[in-house]
Amino acid sequence: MPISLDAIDRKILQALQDDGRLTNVELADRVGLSPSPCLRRVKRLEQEGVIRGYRAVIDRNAVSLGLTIFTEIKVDRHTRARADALQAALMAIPQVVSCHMVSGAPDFIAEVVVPDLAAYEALLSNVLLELPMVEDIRSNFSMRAVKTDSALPLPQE
Amino acid sequence: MPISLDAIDRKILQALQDDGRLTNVELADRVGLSPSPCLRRVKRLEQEGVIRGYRAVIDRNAVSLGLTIFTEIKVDRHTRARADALQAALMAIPQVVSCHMVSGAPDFIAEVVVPDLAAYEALLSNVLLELPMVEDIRSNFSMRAVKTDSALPLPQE
DNA sequence: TCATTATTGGCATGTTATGCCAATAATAAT
DNA sequence: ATTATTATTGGCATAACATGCCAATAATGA
Repeated sequence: MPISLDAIDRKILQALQDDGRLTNVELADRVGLSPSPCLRRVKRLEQEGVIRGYRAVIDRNAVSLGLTIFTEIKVDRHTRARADALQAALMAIPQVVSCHMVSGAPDFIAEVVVPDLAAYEALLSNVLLELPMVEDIRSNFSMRAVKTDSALPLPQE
Repeated sequence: MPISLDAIDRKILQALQDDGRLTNVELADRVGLSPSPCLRRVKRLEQEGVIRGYRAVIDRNAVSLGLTIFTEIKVDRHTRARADALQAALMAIPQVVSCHMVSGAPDFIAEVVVPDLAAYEALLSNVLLELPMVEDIRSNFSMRAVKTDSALPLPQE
């Protein structure tokens, strides 16, 4: 059953996407409620899992993680059925900050974050290419982050 | 000049990546400081741009954004030099939640979020394929989100 | 060793979160 | 339409928190 969200709920989500540390007083003001019902709605959204959590967004360059790679992984045809083990392996790699199983030419697309090329080479050789079901890996190096950590396009209806 | 971060700064970043709404008292406790210097450090990290902001992480399915596509865009060779206009155009599309210029076979990889296939078809036809410098577009549909919104692998040294 | 600078912890004050209750608004049944 | 029922709201009181200031401590360099 999809959770029903009214206009105020969507405003709350929008506001908290823009600034996850808004005080409840400020948030209430923005969405046109008094603090008390506003807080109840936020708690409900958290409870229901609509809000999965809160994150500080960190500048990658500032923490010496200047290299982002979109790594496309192709899986051996025979192991495609039991790709669960590969998923778990990918999920456990800290440098893989996001990963999707996709329907295109590659089977997985992973976003990998490392300090530099040497670190990526090490990860590729020692970790990614060691995964047994991997048939082929193609690396797309990010030369420029055009847009990152953007808010979701919440439907307004 | 790279901003120097000591062990406590890294602990702060780690903690705020895990929970961006930690109270300063709780954060101070976790990193082994009293609230006052802890708050000063957080403010400094915000000031210096190491912390770029705070975000609520929202469940895509809960807000009817169940379809994620990694759209690979290839640019006409002659327009590659002045790709700035394309970048700006991509950045302005709300459904594009992240986008990188890459060094591989495609020139851009965009992460697109829409409610369903019909919405993607509309975006593709009416927006993406209308961009004048685009030579080819390949769509990788996410069938399963293996890992999303993961924390950065902060170096511990 | 001493002087200088940066960083810390504690304290006081204003702000915020949070739980409770009565009042209001929305909904459903007759 | 009217009334009963339910859900949601706003206000209030209390406890926790943020924030700025100052003296004390720790780190740094001469």
